[in-house]
Amino acid sequence: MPKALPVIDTSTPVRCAPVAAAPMDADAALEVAVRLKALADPVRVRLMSLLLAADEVCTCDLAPAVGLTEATVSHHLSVLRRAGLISDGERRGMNVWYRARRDSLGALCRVLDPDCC
Amino acid sequence: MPKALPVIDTSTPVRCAPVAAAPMDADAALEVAVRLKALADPVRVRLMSLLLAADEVCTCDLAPAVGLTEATVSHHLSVLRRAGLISDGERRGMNVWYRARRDSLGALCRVLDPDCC
DNA sequence: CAACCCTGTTGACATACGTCAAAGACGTCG
DNA sequence: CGACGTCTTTGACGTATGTCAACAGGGTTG
Repeated sequence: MPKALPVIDTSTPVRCAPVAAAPMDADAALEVAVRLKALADPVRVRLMSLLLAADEVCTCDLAPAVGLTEATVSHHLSVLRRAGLISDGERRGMNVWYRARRDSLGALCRVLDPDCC
Repeated sequence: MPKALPVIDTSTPVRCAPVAAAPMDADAALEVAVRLKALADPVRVRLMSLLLAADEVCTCDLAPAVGLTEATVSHHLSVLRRAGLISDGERRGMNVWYRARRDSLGALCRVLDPDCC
């Protein structure tokens, strides 16, 4: 059975030795994998891209941009949020605004990168 | 229904504009997502780590290292191979040897990194 | 050749995942 | 207040995924 990836704390960017440095223990691998899994979907990659490029976007703009229901987009956003890759939605007026957490994505890249570091 | 991620060519490292540069189109996002999905599992992260750290490893050493059946490890290796993240197994003697493709992983990181570039 | 290791593949099973429709929760505007 | 607009949650669905047991190939070694 597909391991039910345990819920772990992702409020802070991943912080562990680079993957290429030494064989990773199970805990560190889990830290990396849960964040990767949050990104491992074409829709969520596009959402991240939209958020990174525009700094702040609301759901009503994201849904048409990826051609999906707002309900589905909301679901994807919650996955990204639980992984710490985007901020909590901030309600202003009638819309909810999201922004990417560059530091979290950057930290993930640094752990993965076999060259840098 | 979970989109049946189409089979795409992953024989060469991902080559597209960084995620943070501009809103990504669906094709580019797919290129990134299929590679991420291949990595988005704790076991596969550990396998990559083992391969990166040791340069060349055979299945018989990987299985006990992650505490799983060799059949399961073989399955995970085929996922990584199809994503272009590790080389085809090379048979020498009784063992099959694998090695990580640093260039593929590096290219993926460069596309994801919001800082670098 | 025969018995034996190291692998990869197939089948089966339980679970997780992506999607939408429908309904609920807030906030706005008449 | 009441009708509407924007999001999120819930429920349901089909599909994909991770795991192992069992079998099939190919080298090795007797």
